[in-house]
Amino acid sequence: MSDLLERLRARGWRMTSQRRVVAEVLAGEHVHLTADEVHARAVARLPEIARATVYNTLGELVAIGEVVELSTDGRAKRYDPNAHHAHQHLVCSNCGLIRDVHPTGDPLTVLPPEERFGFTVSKADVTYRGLCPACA
Amino acid sequence: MSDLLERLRARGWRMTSQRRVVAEVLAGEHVHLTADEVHARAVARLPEIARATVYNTLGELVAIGEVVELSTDGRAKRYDPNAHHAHQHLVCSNCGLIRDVHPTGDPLTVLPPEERFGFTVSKADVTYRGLCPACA
DNA sequence: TTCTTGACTTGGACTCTGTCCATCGTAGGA
DNA sequence: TCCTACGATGGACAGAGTCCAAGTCAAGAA
Repeated sequence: MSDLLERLRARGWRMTSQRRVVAEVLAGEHVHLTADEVHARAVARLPEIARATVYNTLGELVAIGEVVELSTDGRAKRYDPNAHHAHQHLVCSNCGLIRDVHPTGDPLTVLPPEERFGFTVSKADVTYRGLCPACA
Repeated sequence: MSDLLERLRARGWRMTSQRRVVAEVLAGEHVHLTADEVHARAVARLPEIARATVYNTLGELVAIGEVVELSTDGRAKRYDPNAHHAHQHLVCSNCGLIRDVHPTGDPLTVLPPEERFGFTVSKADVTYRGLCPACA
């Protein structure tokens, strides 16, 4: 976690208390929080932090590749701090629980050239869906 | 397209002019429209149709499996009438263009049992991302 | 054909998520 | 310590979608 703070400092980020708190919230637990959840946890540590600041910081973290943005349900985007290990997501269709998973092989290889329609394909996001043990 | 209307009638749907128009808009072109785009096209045929009715009808079509809902960008959901042939989506990261694609093999098989965490996994949604020929 | 009724539609208010912007505050270099 | 440009603030705004009370009408019954 201070890892992340180090990397941000190395990138020339001005280290404000707000940015520190957002980075700490994300680094603290490997779950997939919405922006509002990040804000709620941040407020617990720094009551005056504004919603817009959380959105700005999350957007910047995504832009530099420290955090991955995912929208598994078309509602609020979620932020995944586990950006340095390629993985996909397994989502419970009932309760929304999300787990990081690691399929075998590279999902890009199964898309043959004639199915790429001239696109330069750079990545594949896979969302596995089903029921978690508690909902099944 | 009258195919779809037949199937809806067979399911006991009350065939109102609104539902007919929404079904026709979707069946008419194999693109991926947002709810608002469906509404705009529906209004062209039936000026009084309400936005809520379009949302209701789309939701019902999704629920019975006649239409697939996709959210490729975390913004408006899109509706894909091509629900009877399994496929995935290829999205341009720049302009948002979406194409239906058919990868080889079944994406579910690459998720080993020990990576399923007790979930009953029923499907995999794959979004390939890259640049389309026009944006590359 | 007309009647009846409950399913469907309407439209406006509301919620949720996210963005914008003018103003204020402060981190960090000189 | 002082400066100043970068970042934070908070309130207004926008886009997407949901909700609900009241009105309408498709389709079966008579």
